[in-house]
Amino acid sequence: MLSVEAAERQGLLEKIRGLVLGGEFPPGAVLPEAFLAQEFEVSRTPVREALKQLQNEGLVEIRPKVGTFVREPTHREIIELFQLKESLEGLAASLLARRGETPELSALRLNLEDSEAAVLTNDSKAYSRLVHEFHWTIVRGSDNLKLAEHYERLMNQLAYQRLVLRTIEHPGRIAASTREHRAVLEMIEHKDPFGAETAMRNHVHASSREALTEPVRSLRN
Amino acid sequence: MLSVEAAERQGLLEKIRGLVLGGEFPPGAVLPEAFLAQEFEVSRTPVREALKQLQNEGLVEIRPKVGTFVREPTHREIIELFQLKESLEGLAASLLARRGETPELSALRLNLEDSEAAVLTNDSKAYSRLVHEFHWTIVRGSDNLKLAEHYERLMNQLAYQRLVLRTIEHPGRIAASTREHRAVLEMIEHKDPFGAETAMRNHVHASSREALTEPVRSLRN
DNA sequence: GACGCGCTTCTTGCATGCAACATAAGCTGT
DNA sequence: ACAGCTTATGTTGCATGCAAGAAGCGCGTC
Repeated sequence: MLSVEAAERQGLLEKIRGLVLGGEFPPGAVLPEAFLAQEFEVSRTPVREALKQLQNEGLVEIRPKVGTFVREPTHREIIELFQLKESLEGLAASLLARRGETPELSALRLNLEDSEAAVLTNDSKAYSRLVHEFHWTIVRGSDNLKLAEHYERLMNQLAYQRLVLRTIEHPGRIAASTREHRAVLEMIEHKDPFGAETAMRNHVHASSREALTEPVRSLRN
Repeated sequence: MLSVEAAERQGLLEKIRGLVLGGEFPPGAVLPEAFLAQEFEVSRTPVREALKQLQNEGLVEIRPKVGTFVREPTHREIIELFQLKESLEGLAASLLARRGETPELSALRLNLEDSEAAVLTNDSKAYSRLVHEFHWTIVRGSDNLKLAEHYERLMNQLAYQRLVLRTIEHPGRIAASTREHRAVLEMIEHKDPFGAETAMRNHVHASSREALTEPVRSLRN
């Protein structure tokens, strides 16, 4: 086995996760080990290990002796995960507000300027990216690595990328969202942990409501 | 291979996790795959899968081509995890307060009575169990399975059982802790989500401070 | 005596083979 | 035609073999 492949194999879990989150396999579809092994030019063993991890993350379901299936979160699970998201991001905003001037703060200021520009030009593609960046900047700015880890896991479980696209389209939502972002940033700048947490939770709650207004595609789970 | 062993193998991950959390292997010690395989009468393959999961959970560290080591959370990580604990349990209390009369509520009332009895008789063994039960009852009572999952993962990362024993011994702490439990329960009974969340967070925060007053055993990480 | 180099040994990482099981198709008898 | 059973196939689950790398030990040299 060539060493270049060994380096690639390091990210096998991420690759397969990307396949699932990217929607390459529709929810409910099977993920045969043999196929993935051939696809990534490794044997079934490392593929199996990766799939077990994905099952642990809740992205796939392994039915013993039957096969591995892409799992879509149920409507209930989405609601539950949004509640968690609200809590974790609130904590992140609170922690960030307690810190002094950090690199993340200026990143947030820049982000808001770009976001408002994107609103004016109706560039929803850029806006989507900026929103994602805004939230992650706050999480990283909390300076709490374990929080970031749990947050990442949570977002993977939500298959968030599949969801946000819809909410962006809601008319008026992006303007409101930007206002909420500004409110959060102001509270952080004022070093008001409680205010920042509250503003963040309000924002996440509002955006969750938006994401949940349209029904989830398939609810067979 | 006998079928009875197949049934046992189902819980192989839990068994190995129990070994680590139970302190059978001191932090920093190696966990040779071959030994575990022989110990549980399986081959190295399923052991490897379990160890990878444990690494994902943060309980062990797999150094490639070297070995698997029991990982002890750093002091910083413990602080970070307690911040998360505070947030998640606050959310749980808030959600439980929003629900009506639930089986969990009466369980909590019973728990408090037993706890107060344990305080009077200085039965710290029983008290420790009751505290654990109190917190888990609230988390389960939140009726949010994803929250419970993340909470369990968090508690495993904290290796909580190793920690609590110390704080119990602090004079006066168990009385204060019981008072805080009562405050939380009252807020839940009054269906006051915000009050319940605040009371819970205060309680977790206080207990965290207690757990962190004594230095962590080995800080080699 | 101390330092550096090579080798031995122990560990993991992966590939592969085989067995077990679930599912579904086909077949037979009624 | 239909129900029940048998068989065929595809999948996973695990055991094992082999190779590659890392750490420690000993030996030789300075």
